[in-house]
Amino acid sequence: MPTMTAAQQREQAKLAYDSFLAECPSRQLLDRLSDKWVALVLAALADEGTMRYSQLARRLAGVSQKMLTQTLRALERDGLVTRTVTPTVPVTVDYDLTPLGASLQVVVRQVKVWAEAHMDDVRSARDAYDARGA
Amino acid sequence: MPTMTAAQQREQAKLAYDSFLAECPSRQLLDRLSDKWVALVLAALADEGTMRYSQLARRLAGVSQKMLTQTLRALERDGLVTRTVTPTVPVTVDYDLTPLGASLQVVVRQVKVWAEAHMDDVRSARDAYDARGA
DNA sequence: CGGGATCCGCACGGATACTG
DNA sequence: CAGTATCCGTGCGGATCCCG
Repeated sequence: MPTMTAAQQREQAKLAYDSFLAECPSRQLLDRLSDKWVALVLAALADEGTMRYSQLARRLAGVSQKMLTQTLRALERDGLVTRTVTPTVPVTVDYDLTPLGASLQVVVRQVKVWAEAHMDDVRSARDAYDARGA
Repeated sequence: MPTMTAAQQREQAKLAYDSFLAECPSRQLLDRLSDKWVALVLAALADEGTMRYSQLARRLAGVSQKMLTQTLRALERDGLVTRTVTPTVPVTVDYDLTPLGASLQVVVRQVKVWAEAHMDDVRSARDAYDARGA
């Protein structure tokens, strides 16, 4: 199976020079937060509480169902959200933050707070930089 | 310069369907932090203080010079780091955190702290999830 | 309604070569 | 030493179709 072989080779190569990076647990968490939608899902659930799949899709307008599902699966796997299936006539699925997810959301929210507080500074720095470059 | 045109086109396109998202300043900041290397550069500069290009390249071992340069340019543009060129025999370039960059780093570090504190929980949740799936 | 499976474009990022 | 320019593979993410 050449497909697996190629994938395995990549992982092997990664492990070779990433050994010291892999040791750091924060690295994996940062990668997880890099998933663009993770922070938004966390924020949405923190604001609204329990939400259904379609509610999340609407709240994060712009996300594809593939990405939303993928994000929710990852969060569920990491124990940050719960997924509750209720076998009603059309299936109902509720998502909610776990205590662990809630605690992470508090930290992530601090980043949001920083952004809202300093975005003007960043914006003016950006303008100044662009002015010099032109 | 077609390079700039391409970049501008992307921003234009984004603004078209992201209008309501673009309103939120935290969105742009989150995207910036998604750049995988941003947090690492911030952390490195916070730990070591002033660093030269080659020092950063070694500290973040695994990053390509393309990504490192790109990341540093973005951080400089946003006023988070300073770039100082000293015209010695071989050119010397020093990078350092601005007060703004330092304040952001404090927040980002909290995420790192959370990760180190809860990574065990995440890991066990992950194992449990995988065990169910198998 | 809440997804899984599949196809596919293209932009993201690595490798290489060259410059001041 | 500290980049810039170029080429190129691939994996991320959107679109579409289908299922329970």
